[in-house]
Amino acid sequence: MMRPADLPDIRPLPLFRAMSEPHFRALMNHAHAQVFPAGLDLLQQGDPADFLHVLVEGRVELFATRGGRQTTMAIVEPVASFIIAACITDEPYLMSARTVARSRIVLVPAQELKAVFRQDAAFAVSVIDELAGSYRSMVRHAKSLKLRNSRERVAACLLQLSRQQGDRQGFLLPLEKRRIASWLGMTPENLSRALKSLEPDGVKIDGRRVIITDPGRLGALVGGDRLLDDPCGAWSPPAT
Amino acid sequence: MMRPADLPDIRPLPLFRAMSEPHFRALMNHAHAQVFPAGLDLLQQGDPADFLHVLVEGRVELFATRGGRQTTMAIVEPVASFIIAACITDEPYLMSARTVARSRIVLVPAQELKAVFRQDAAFAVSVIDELAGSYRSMVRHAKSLKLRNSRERVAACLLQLSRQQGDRQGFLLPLEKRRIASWLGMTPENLSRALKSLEPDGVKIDGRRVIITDPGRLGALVGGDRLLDDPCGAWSPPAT
DNA sequence: GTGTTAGATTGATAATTATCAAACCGCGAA
DNA sequence: TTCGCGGTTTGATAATTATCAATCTAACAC
Repeated sequence: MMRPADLPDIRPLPLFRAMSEPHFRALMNHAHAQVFPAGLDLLQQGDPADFLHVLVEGRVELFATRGGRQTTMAIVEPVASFIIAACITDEPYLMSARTVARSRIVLVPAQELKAVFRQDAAFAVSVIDELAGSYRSMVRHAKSLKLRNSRERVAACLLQLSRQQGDRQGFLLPLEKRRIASWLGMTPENLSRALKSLEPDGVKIDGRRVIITDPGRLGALVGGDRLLDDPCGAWSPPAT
Repeated sequence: MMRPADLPDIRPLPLFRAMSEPHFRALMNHAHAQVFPAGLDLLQQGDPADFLHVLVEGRVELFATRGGRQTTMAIVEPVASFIIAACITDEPYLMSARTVARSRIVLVPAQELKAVFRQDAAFAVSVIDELAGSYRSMVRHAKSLKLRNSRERVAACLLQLSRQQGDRQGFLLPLEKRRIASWLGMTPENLSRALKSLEPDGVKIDGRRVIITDPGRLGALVGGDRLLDDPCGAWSPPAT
């Protein structure tokens, strides 16, 4: 079920690298990898949490819905696990997931996961670290939503994408704007206008291409610090 | 430093009850309890995370600030721990904390905490459960902010407070309205108007007293499910 | 009792954000 | 190449939410 070729991709993950080899093998014995095309629904909020998902290749969007509305809660990039919190609490997923690009995903049965971290102390510590990091990401997301207006959120997002790509001044948006808008908690129209309104503050937009013309000025506007913006990534990480 | 009388209050906490007695003792050896008056700042976002806090008595508000603005991120009620995620990641607190009422708090050094869960597997599992629950609470909070308007958030909050007190139709708001407003991500003025606008939908407000006159109608408005509203409490739990 | 004060409410207004409809653009399929 | 289509942009407008200032109220000290 599980291609041995996938193992080397997964092993170095922070979540798995500290655990013992036998335990890793035991866990992966019950896992299976699968390739999904872009745009496929992987799981739905409310479903029982049966599998920890590990994204090896591709890109996945976690989103939440209510009534007709929908909002993206996180973008998962390889290699990372997602949906771990639901597996642990044995409660239904709080978010849905779909592929944004063709993706290879390893599915680890939640029961095995729980059994193994009870036996392997190093793995338990890794799970703790993973969850603590995820929690803090979600706190940052909520803080940003509550303390910044949409224009500031957009500016912060651009700055972070730039940093993520090694402080390059010019880069391509890695996602459709409508998804970025949803992640930032605004409509596409609002994002579009916000982007234009930021031009005097040091950004140049041309389709998907972004050029930060004045990082200092943009940074001042954002008033960002590491208590609001994750130094490691623009979109909140993994977990539930 | 630590009053022995406090131990029985803390021991039954989900976080501590599974750990071995010797480990519990070891942990508490390094802990100390303290009583703080209402309105006192306990810690500030950005501070190094030195202590896990356990609220034994009283009430604590976790909040975040940026520039001049400020928003309530969680209300902690006894007996519960808070600020655990920051202790684990060894990074600065993302939130500040202050007492809302006179509070007795046990401070557990982060270093001891980390040392002990590396040794005590049962404790590690408890920490995992705590973090997973906290993460999910924050996801719910963010979902509510992004998928509901302020009126719906208010309605959901009232319904949840009612449920929390055993589905009593009448109850007292356990907090000042301005704090509830901040938790819900709106201004006090907005909350005030939202509360009045909900009267036709089955709520009666008189100062701090709330009477849910038509739970069915209010519930329909909220469109709440357990994927949005925590069955266990109105305000997101603990952690960071 | 009176005065004081912090919080709550109300009204008027402004700022922000969403909605709706139309036009536009880039890109792959035919 | 042209067509079709999803995504984006733009404009007009509406809804939501914030801000500011002025009461109002309840709690409490004196």
